[in-house]
Amino acid sequence: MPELPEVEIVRSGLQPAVTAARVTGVEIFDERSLRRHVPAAGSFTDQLTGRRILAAVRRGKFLWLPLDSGRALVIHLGMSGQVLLRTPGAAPDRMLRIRLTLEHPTNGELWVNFVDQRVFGSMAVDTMVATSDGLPGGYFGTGETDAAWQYRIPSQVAHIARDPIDPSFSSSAFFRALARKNTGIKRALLDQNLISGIGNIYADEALFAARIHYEQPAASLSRARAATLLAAVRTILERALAEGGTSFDAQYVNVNGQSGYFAHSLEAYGRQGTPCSRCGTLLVREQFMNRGSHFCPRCQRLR
DNA sequence: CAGTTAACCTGTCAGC
DNA sequence: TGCTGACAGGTTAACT
Repeated sequence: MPELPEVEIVRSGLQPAVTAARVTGVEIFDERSLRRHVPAAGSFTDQLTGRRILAAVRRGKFLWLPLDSGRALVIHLGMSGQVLLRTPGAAPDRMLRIRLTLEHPTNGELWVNFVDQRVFGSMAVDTMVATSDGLPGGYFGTGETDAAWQYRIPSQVAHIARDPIDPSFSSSAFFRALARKNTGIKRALLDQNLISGIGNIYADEALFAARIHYEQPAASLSRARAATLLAAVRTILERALAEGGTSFDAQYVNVNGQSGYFAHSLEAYGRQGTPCSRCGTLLVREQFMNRGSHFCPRCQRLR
């Protein structure tokens, strides 16, 4: 469930279930799902077993669970990852790659199933480093203490930019970065080092809402047009979040296996051949960066 | 150095 | 009913 709204749905579902729980078991069914684990400091199983989980944090599409060891369990869903909470003894999920058994002080035992069809996602235990700006590393919901983990970030996530719904996101820094980019605006929106959390669906939706062609040079956008685009990005991400994310099929679900409803609200993505909701022109799909770009050839002109 | 492409994977679906 | 090819929501290493 890969873009920001879908990952946040997973984070918010995980938070009450895993916070304060202890890891009592680790089962690895497919080693490829540990691709991002850094084995130098110990095996994945050894790093997790017996550790207590302190919170559930997210930046962009990256999720991590800070541990009482000072490290964190980093989760990335890739293109097809799911995190499903199950009652111990439940029938195994299809394409189950990793299972954690947790013991929660009040809720008892729980299975956390990491399911991933394409195996582009991963789980990893990583060291934490201080955030470069001294601000919180990511979004962790309510229940703020002033714990050390808040101001730290897994080392493999440190290069990821803040996302546009992070209160510490700097709009002016983003506009300045765009002005320096010698590439098309969609490529820039998808660059997680510039702004994080946006993927192919929400990039197309935001560009449609802001009436900008995906190949418009990033540096050519006026400050006003860039501000319009950023506002569109935020509006769309927040609406998608409120509707439980985008699901076309059972692939993209929350921790309880339920789908979101935002697919009904998509104006551009996957709508090639259907009329633009503003002008009636038929929407177009073009190949770009090995994926589809969906847009209105009339509303979104290159200029 | 920055920008762009190829590779990593499995499953589903349309067309023959 | 198979078989084949296109396609799928991401990231990063290795190109140019």
